[in-house]
Amino acid sequence: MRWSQTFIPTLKEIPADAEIISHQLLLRAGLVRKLTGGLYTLLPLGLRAFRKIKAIVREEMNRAGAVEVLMPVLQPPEIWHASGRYESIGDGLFKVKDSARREWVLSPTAEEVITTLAAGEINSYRQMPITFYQIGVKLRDEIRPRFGLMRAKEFYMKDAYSFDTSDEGAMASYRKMYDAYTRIFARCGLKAFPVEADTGVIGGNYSHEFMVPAETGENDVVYCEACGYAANIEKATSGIPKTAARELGVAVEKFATPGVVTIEALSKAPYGVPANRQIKTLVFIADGKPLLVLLRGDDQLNETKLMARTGAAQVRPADVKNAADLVHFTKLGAMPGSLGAVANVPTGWEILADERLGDANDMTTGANEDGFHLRNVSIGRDIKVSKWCDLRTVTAGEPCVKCAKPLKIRRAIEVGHVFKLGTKYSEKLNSKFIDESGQQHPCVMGCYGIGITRTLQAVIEQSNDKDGIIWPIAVAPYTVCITPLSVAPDGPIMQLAEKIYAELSAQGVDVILDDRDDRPGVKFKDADLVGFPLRLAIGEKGLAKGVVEIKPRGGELLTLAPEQATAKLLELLRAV
RNA sequence: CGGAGCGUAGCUUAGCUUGGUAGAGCGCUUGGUUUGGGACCAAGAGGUCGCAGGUUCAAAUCCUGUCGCUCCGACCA
Repeated sequence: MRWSQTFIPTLKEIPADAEIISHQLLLRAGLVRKLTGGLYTLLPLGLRAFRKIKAIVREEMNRAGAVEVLMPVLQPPEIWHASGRYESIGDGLFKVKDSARREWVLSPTAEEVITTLAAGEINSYRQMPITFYQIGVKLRDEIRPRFGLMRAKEFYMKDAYSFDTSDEGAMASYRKMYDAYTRIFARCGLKAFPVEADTGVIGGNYSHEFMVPAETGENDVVYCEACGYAANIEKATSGIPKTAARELGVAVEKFATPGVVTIEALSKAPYGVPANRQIKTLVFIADGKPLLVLLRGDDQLNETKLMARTGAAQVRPADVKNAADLVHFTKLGAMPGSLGAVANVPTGWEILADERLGDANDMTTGANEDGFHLRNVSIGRDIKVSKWCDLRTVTAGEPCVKCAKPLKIRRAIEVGHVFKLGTKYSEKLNSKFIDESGQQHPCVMGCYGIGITRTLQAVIEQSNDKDGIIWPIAVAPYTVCITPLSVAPDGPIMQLAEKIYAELSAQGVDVILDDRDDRPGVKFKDADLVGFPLRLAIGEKGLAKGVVEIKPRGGELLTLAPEQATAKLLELLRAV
């Protein structure tokens, strides 16, 4: 491709509405342009990188034995009602109406469609295992689109769905996808690593996310350098010890704490109750029902865990400013800051306690009476806990669950997610098969996603310097940029450039010839900004000495005879 | 939806506090000089100051509303 024949609108200045480096470079290097929030046009260079990532994904999916299909984006709401996700995803689903006022759902993912397909087509154990995949556009009414392609309303995803006859089979299918993902990200030049993950609204019971470490990521990953344990903070647990049991104190005693409504205030004089001897009591509303959550004073609730433990579709903290919620506090007898679970808990309310409170005694908690707390509280004796579970958020430095070494936490971008779904969708959408003995069972499913457009941006986020993008060869829009410093068509410089351009093109190299009649500085700056892995500069001065220059992006310049250039470039491309 | 900020030329922005004829840099057009890391000189085009309403003799500037964008939080590939 000749530079002048394509469209590469580079920007000298940083666009005002781009905050993170990859978003800035996406715009500055002329890869994308924004239509409006969360919606982008891929320009020629962006499209080329996008296609290369897609090609890698497709190759690895095929290698893993998955079968490519293409499902409709416009989907009937009935199947979404059937799976229950019409309600559980709620406002995240884009809906449109046709001219007959009939409603349709714009696909955010395709479990419902693929399961419907399987329900009709897969009837026998002989047809499994099978994994379908597609690469296509997805639409989500994101609450807040941001960071360019990272979180867009419309984005491209590779989604795959496996169907098996048994749990073991499903595990094997899962493993295949997991391994394929590892290869895909490695081939894209991306340092991504798998972490244990929560399953969210998609459901299921076993899941890993593939994370790209980056400060601008939207996830916190808890990991252990010693043993390799890694989990999304929403899921992570640690080996932190339970609260030390003390000698059981005398009976519960109420004491006045006027104006004290925080853990911190109670920990100070004149009360001096350390946070780790306090019980924090929170009121949550799970699918409309109030419940109490108990944590140690120095721990933070992990709402994702709470959601998973309650099994509710919606969990939110009760809000005193909300009249409907205020009733719950009135029933308890106190406002936040004086809440407890010892007395006056309305019948029917569940009390979920974090495991770290274990056999805790000699604790202090709210009295359910404004301005009063209770001391000498023993969980086992004084509180009717309905469910013990892990609800706290892990913090850095806690001992690893597996090896007890200190845990670390870092930010990361989620580029892929694999789930073992089980039979949640196959049961609801009637995807069943007959086994060897003539028995009918629901298919055992898995689902697997890679954000293609997000992966594209993650590569940039992970690979750049002050001058621009540094593309890995495998996903670079063009791998070689030939930069003639004079473009006079009959001159020796351009003639040599054309010759090498033709030779590389004949070898199938994605080469771009910067035939613009611009000053060298402009061409070099643009080439660095876009980040072509290899740049071949041909100039008068060099030619006079019988040399041309190859400059790997982010590497050392090398000079060589013009006739060696093509071979050397091919060699460098192969080396990586 | 809650919190914060911003909307002035294609892009980056000054001007707004304290109302008085809208300014710069980049980019673009033309001519000239340049030509190994975002050149220089000269001339030029380009603006409903997001939109609507209000206050005022007078509004980019003050007030109200509204729309959009960016950031923090809840959602996720």
